[in-house]
Amino acid sequence: MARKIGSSSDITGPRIRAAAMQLFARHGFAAVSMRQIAADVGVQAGALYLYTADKQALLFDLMQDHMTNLLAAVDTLPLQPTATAQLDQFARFHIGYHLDRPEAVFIAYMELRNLSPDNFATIESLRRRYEDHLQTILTQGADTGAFTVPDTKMATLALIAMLTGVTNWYREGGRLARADVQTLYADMALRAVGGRL
Amino acid sequence: MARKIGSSSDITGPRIRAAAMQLFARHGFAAVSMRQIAADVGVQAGALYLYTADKQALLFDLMQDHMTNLLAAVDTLPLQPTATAQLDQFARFHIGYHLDRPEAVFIAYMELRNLSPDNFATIESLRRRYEDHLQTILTQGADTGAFTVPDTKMATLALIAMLTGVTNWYREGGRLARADVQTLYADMALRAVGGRL
DNA sequence: CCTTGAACTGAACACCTATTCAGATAAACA
DNA sequence: TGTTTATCTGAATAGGTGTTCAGTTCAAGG
Repeated sequence: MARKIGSSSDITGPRIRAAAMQLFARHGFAAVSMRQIAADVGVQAGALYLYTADKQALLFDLMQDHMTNLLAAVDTLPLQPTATAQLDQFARFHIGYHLDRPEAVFIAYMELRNLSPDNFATIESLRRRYEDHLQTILTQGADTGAFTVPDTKMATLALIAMLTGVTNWYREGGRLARADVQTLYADMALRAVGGRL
Repeated sequence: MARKIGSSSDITGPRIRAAAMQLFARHGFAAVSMRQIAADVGVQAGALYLYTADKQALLFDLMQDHMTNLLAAVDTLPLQPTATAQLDQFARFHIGYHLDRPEAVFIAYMELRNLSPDNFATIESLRRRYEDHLQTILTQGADTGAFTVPDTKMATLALIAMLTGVTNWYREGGRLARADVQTLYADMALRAVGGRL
């Protein structure tokens, strides 16, 4: 046997990435073998190497895609008139975006240590660029007196940790609706930096 | 060769746990082999099985020890007169305790998925018991009107995520002193739940 | 001093790992 | 239809995995 009927790189490529994402998120990068990914796609392990240089590149591509998509999405947010409105928008966006992609988020936060040093540096710089969005909002709010933030960098990291934490417990169809969670977290974030509702 | 000179289970046992903790924290449970741990201790892989039933038990023991120590420590905190003072104390305690044990914390939060179902359930229940400490504080604060918390369970998880996030960026000897970080985070936590400084 | 048992080795077991590649097959194009 | 080329297999390479255990050596107690 060799080439499968109906085979095409347009289909197999995305299927490999999807399988890798699911398996990496569920079991962790190190615990997943290329053979498992291949089996999930319905292909032999060797075929994966037509689509990725190695296992490391597979992880890196998933993380880089996630980060660039996240940055592209946050860039489309409309400018709000006040820092308060901007923070509210950012908090709701962050939660919504992350709840829509639990697997990509999980990988992006858990598998950083499995990246090669070069790949790690690339992902880290993308992450810093995302954090800068929030930090800019906090700085503006502090300048206009809307917020009370003794250290904007620290407040940025604190808020992002809080907001990202939603993905650890939120389940669709649970006790709280997504919009409620977004509202409650946005309010907490705003108050945490001394803003008024 | 067989028994090493100066060998004793009082020494080798702790050394194995220490090596496992360090390696698991640095590279992840799945990425670390029993032979690596043994090499770190200066022993052959087979010797590890005099101290642990298997690799899974090694991970579980580390996590269980961490959680029970954490619970024991939080139980020694003195009772404070107000919910505000209690939250302040809890926030400072949580940050201080976690910054003192970065490796144990890292493992406890990252390796949950590598626990067997039974072990996972055990660790999860310990974690819930810890969260209950904070939730009790928030409930009391809400009852006395000191806090404004629409959903105490959610606020609990949000605050813990925020506070634990410190371990991701704080480095001893960095820009900010530990006490400053504790103060700033405690203030943010208090304000996040509508408390007044 | 000698025996007992704790502590450890080194080899083995059965299996899994990432990665490569010659060869085979089906799709795409002429 | 025939030829080219993209796609995939199956086997191989060179190593690593957790775990077990007979045999060996040292430390401790009588």
